[in-house]
Parts: sequence; C-alpha cells; structure tokens
Amino acid sequence: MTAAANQNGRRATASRRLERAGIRDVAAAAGVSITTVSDALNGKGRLPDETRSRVREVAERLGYRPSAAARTLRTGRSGLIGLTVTTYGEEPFTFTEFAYFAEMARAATSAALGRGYALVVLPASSRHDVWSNIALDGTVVIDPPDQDPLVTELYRSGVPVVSDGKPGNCPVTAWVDNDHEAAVLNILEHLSDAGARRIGLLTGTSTDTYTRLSTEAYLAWCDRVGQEPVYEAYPAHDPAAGAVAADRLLARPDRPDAVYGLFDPNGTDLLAAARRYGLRVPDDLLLVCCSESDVYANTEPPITTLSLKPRRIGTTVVNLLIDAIEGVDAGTGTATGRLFPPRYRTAGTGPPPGTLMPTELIVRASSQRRTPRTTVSPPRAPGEV
Amino acid sequence: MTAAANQNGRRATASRRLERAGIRDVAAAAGVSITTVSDALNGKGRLPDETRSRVREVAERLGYRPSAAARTLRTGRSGLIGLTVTTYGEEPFTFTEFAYFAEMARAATSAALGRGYALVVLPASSRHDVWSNIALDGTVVIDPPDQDPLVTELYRSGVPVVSDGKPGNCPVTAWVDNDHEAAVLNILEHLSDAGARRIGLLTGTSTDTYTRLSTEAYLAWCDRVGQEPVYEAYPAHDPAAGAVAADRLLARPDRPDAVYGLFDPNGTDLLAAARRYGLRVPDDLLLVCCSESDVYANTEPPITTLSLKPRRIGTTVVNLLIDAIEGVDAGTGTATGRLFPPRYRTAGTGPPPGTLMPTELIVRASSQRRTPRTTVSPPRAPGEV
DNA sequence: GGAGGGCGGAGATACGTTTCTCCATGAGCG
DNA sequence: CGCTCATGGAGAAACGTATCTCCGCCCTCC
Repeated sequence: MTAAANQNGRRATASRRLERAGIRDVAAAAGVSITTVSDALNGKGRLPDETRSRVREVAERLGYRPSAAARTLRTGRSGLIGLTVTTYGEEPFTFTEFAYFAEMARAATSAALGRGYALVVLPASSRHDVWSNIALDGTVVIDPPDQDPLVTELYRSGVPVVSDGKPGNCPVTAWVDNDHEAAVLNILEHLSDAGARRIGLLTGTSTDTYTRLSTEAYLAWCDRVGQEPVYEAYPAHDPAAGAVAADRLLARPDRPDAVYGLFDPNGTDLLAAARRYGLRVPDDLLLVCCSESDVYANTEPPITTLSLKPRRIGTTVVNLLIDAIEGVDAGTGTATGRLFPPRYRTAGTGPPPGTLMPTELIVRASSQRRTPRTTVSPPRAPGEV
Repeated sequence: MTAAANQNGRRATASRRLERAGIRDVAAAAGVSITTVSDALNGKGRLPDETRSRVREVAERLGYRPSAAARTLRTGRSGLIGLTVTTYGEEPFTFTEFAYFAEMARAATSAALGRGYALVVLPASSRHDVWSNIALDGTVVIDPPDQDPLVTELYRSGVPVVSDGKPGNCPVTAWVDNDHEAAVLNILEHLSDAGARRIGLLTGTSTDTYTRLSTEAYLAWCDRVGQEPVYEAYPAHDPAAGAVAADRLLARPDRPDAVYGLFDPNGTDLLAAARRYGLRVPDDLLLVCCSESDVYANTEPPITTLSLKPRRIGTTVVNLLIDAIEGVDAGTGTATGRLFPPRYRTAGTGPPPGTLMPTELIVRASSQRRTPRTTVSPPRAPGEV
C-alpha cells in the first residue's frame, strides 16, 4: 500500500513538468498496473486482447516511448553492435579499403537492421572511455592485427566478437574471410593462360591477414612453377606510395609481363606507369587488381578486377555475430548449444569457427591478350532512351 | 543498517557466479562506500588524492567496467549520436552520393569521437522499433526530404537534430549546407570564361535540396544571361539511367558545348557519350561534374570537379549537434543560452540557425579550352624512390 | 461443497549507476 | 570553552523498465 502510493505518487509530488511520459503514466491513465502495461506492449504475459489494445491505445495517445536505457539495463541487451574499423593515422578506415569497407559496412548495416540491431562505428583508435561507455551486445572487427588488445579485452569481458579476416592470435567467437589463397592462385592461372611468362605482384608491407596470405600464396606458386618472384611492397595506407611502387615494379630489369595488384588504387597506378614506360595493356603487360570499384569497367582499357564480395562478407559477419549473441548464455558466456550450423565449423573445439567465402574474378580487357573485340566495348544501351 | 546490509550483502546471498565486478564490489574491496568509488573514478567530489588513487587501483585490479546502461539511465546521456542516411530501395545510402557520404561519415565519426561520442548508423528506412530502442543524445540527418516524419518525431521528443542539407519543412535544431547557388554560378561563369556559348545541365528528378537549389540556380542564370536552358533530368539513384541521360543530352539538336553534371558518375558517363559522338573534350565540349572521387584526376582528359568538401560538412554538423546536446536543458529542450555563436545564426527567432559552407572547384583540363600544357600531367614523384 | 485450475492482474524487486543530502570529526578562533 | 567551517565520506533516493512471485476470482469436476 505504502509502496504503491510511492510508485504512483512520486511523480505527482515531484514537480513533473513536461517530462516525457513513462510507463507509470501510461499505467495510471489506463487504470492498470505497470506490469500490465509492460506485458501489453511487449506481447508477453496473459492478457485479453481487449486490455492489450486499450493499453496500446493509451500509450499511443500519451506518446509513450519506452526508455532504451532502462530496458538495456534491465534486460542486458542494447541492440547495438560495434563495427570496428582499422585506422591509419588520424582518420578512421584507410583509403585503400575504401570501397571495400563502404560496401561491407552497408551490407552489415542492412543485415543488422533486418534483425533488429543497429551498428555503432568505432575506430580501433577510439579512446578507451568511449568504448567502455557504450553497451554493446557484440562487435564486428575488421581485420584485427595480431594480439589486438581491444579484441582481447572485449572477448574476455564476454562480448561476442566476430572478425572479418582470419584473426592471428586474437581470441574471437567466429571469423569470416575470403579464400585468399584460392583467389590468388586463380588469378595467377588466369594470367598464365593469357600468356604471361613472368607475373609480378604489387603488395603491401603491413601484416594483416589479407596481405600476408595473398603474398604467401604468390610465393608458393612461384616456387611451384619455378618462376623467380617479382614483387614490390609498399605501405598500403599511403596512396602516394602506391604510384611509386607501381613505377618501381615496371622499372625493374626483370620487368614482369603481367602484374597483380593487391590494393584498390593499384590498377590506375599501374596503368599510368605502363603508359609512362610505353607499355601497351594488355599487349605488353597484363593487369589485374583487387578492387570493388566499378571505375575499372571504364578505364582505357578496362581492367580485370578481383572482387572480394564485401556485401556477402558483411552480411555473413553480422549474422554470425547475432547468432552468437542470441544463442549465448548471458551469464557465463558459455554456449548453450551449437552456435553455428556444422558447415561453419572448422575444428571440433580448438580454434574458433571460421567461414571461407569465395571471391569473384571480373575478367576485362586488361588480362586477355588476344581479345576478340578490339573496339571499345559498346556503351550501355546507346540507342535506348 | 538494514539497508546497508542489503546493499553489500545482496550479491553475497544471491549466487554470484563469475559475474562482472560492479561498483559495489569495488567499494567493498577498497573498504569505502559506493559514493566514494563513483567520485574517485569520475573525478568528482572532494577526496584526497590518496583515496582516489587507491580506489582506482582496486577498480583496475578487479577489472571493473562501469555499466554503460546504468550510467545512461542515470545521467540521461548515452554518448550516442544517430547518423541517418537516406535510402533508395533496400540499401542504405545511395550510389550517387557514395564518395560524398563515405567522406562525410568518416569526418563525422572522427569529430564525434574526439568529443567522446560515437555514431550509430541508422538508415531512414529503419523499422521504428529499432529507432525507439536506442538511446540517442542527438541525430545527424543527411538531406531530409520535406516533411520527414522521422525528423519531426525526433525533434518533438526533444532529441536535437542537425541536418546536412537545408531542411524543407522539417523542424531541426540547426543545419549545414553548401552554398549550392554560389557554386553553380561559379561553375557557369568558369565555363563561360573558357568560351562556352551554350551550357547544359545534367540534373536529377528527386526533390532533395541539393538538386533543387542547383537546378534553380542554373535556370536563374540562364534567364539572366538570356540562354535557353538545356538540361536533362534523371532519377539519380539509378546508375544506369545516368549514362542514358548523358547520351540524350549530347544527342539533342541544340547540343550544348559545355555541360555540368550534378552527380558523381556523370563525368565518366558524359566522357563516354562524348566519345561516342566524336566530340573532343575540351575542344568540342567542356565538362565539369560534382564529385569527391579522385578518379577524375586520371581520366583522359582529367575532368574538372566541384567538391562539396564533405569532410568539413561532417565535422561541422557533428560539432553543431554536440554543442546543442551539451548546451540544452535536458528537461524541456529549451535552450539555456545561446546555442551557437552569432555567426551561425541566420535569423533572430524563426528559422533554425544554418551554416553555409563553401565548395571548391578543382579545375582540370576538361574545362579549359586552351590549356598551356598539352602533355599529360606528370606522375607523382616519378624519379623519387 | 470443497478442491483444483485457468485467467487476469497487482506488488515488489533488481538492473548498476549518479548524485543530493547529510553526518562525523577535528581544527581554528573569538 | 563553545561555535563555525572545512574536510572526508556515508546513506539512500532516484533513473524506468522487465519480470518473478503471488493473489483473488470464477468455473468446473468429482
């Protein structure tokens, strides 16, 4: 009785001036208890439809919006997922991964939204106080470096973490990555088939998984087919360095007659360098680069690109993460059941489950030596209005 | 006494198995009260440095992380800012604004982070339950359509809203936009100076501020100088339609000898269309388009672009929003003082304060009829290694 | 006629902070 | 010696929700 008077009377005694309606106000206006309002609005409990709709109506009339903070505190779920992007220097996410990241983030946002979650963009360089000030249900990490302290702390504190890019030593809940080895081998074969005798590589100096696996696959292939490796590495986050490295690669005495560039801007840089040295593409030099940008469909000549299919990656990462969030026992962080369908698992118990996604090679003129059509590819629907 | 036993004893009686340490645990371990822990960690209250550091040490040892949800509930601040992006169809943010949006979001993220806030990406098409499930301190809205119900509701419920793009009928706290009129006039003058006699426009069919203001400025200029308007409009969110529209514009009997394209892909589309019709750029056709992409530095010929300086926009929008958040009286949403420095205000009381930001015209070969250097622009640091 | 069971709903507690209020102690001072 | 003040810190009330527990009622069935 006393407590009841307290609950309903508190607001009345305290000068409540124009504050937003709370659940108590709705309860009072509808003539029911707080419990009933909560149940009616959340579709829980056992209530006749009449009461349910009446409460909803009153809530609507009062413009009631449940407090997200209170709900999060109570339920332990915020509906928020962190999206961690690597940073170089001051700016979030690097230039070289620009289109890739944008596409991936877009797909991730859509996927999360479809399941009732929203994404919080959190550069890895964020001040720690920002991180700890946000209630996250889980985190997506893009290409974590080895031994990322951030990931380790998150994982330890029970927050599910799914990484885009096979993690090095970080413990993660799950990971998704392209099959970079297969992709590189496929490209090398493709170039060989087009007549390449010496294939060069434009690669990066950083130690992320993508760079490492791709370079290793290239070196292994060289070793297998007996070609001397011809490559230049440069800091991939520096856009100017890419042009210099491309130039350097084509200036070598053992100049390659085909080049695969690992990063987005390499295509245009290599094309420019080739022009500079009077090399015709594809006649004197075959070109492939990894890019999500469609500008390479319109360069002169159009350049063959490898797409990592970032949309699929983004969608998969988010779905894996939400599966983990919703399937995990909130208390201890131990799994209540199988987190992933069997196809997702790599090993029984040790390493975290990983998913390998295929890539797509978009073949254009730059990697086909004798192209049947020497004319410019016809514009899109030229006569069509 | 009883209450004290309750506060400290609750966890002991309840089976507390491996739960994360709370502020109570820290207080108990440090032999002080909850209040003292809170004060010590937040730098409030009057405490000797010795106590402060001791509490901090204990908290560190226990791995204490304050609950963001509880803090948000108590303080009414989440440190979260919504970033609303327009959507076309299923996907968040449209293709045509891709580079612009990416740059803008990047800058906004940095700016927010620097002030202790994080950004939540929220497509305008989000289900309402997602919106209301997130505690937002404020929202950035990109180019809201007229009478956006989302913005209206947010504003009504007291959440500060700052829009990128002058809002139509939505009530917002403040807005930021480029001076589109000045930009268009500048371009038209620039083309005239280069010898253009009839300037065409490639524009969009949507009703957003950017499209509307730019088109109006073009029409007004035509009217003033006595040129018959020559323009084609197409749905800007459809990338294929742009190529068709570019073709149509150059196929007209009253073919323009200079074109300004409002959207990013227009440059390549117009270039391709010009080739198709045997028009040389810039000799037969002067070209300018609005774009943030640097691919236009390397096209053949390089194309003059108008940059909207999205980084500056993003930074400004976020700073304006955070100013509003931190300067607003939490209770009623009324301002406690001047929200913005005088230079931000347009009118005394009626319309929300708006800021106009300058644009930048990056002049390249495509808009200069007699260019002094007919050679290809030198590559970046060709001799440098 | 009493016991059990389903229905509809109320009470109260806990989520983990922040912060307002207030108390004890000791020093300074008239 | 008593009063005031500053210092250091404790108590307890919120913040607004979800949910666990339990209670009354009416109906039915043995």
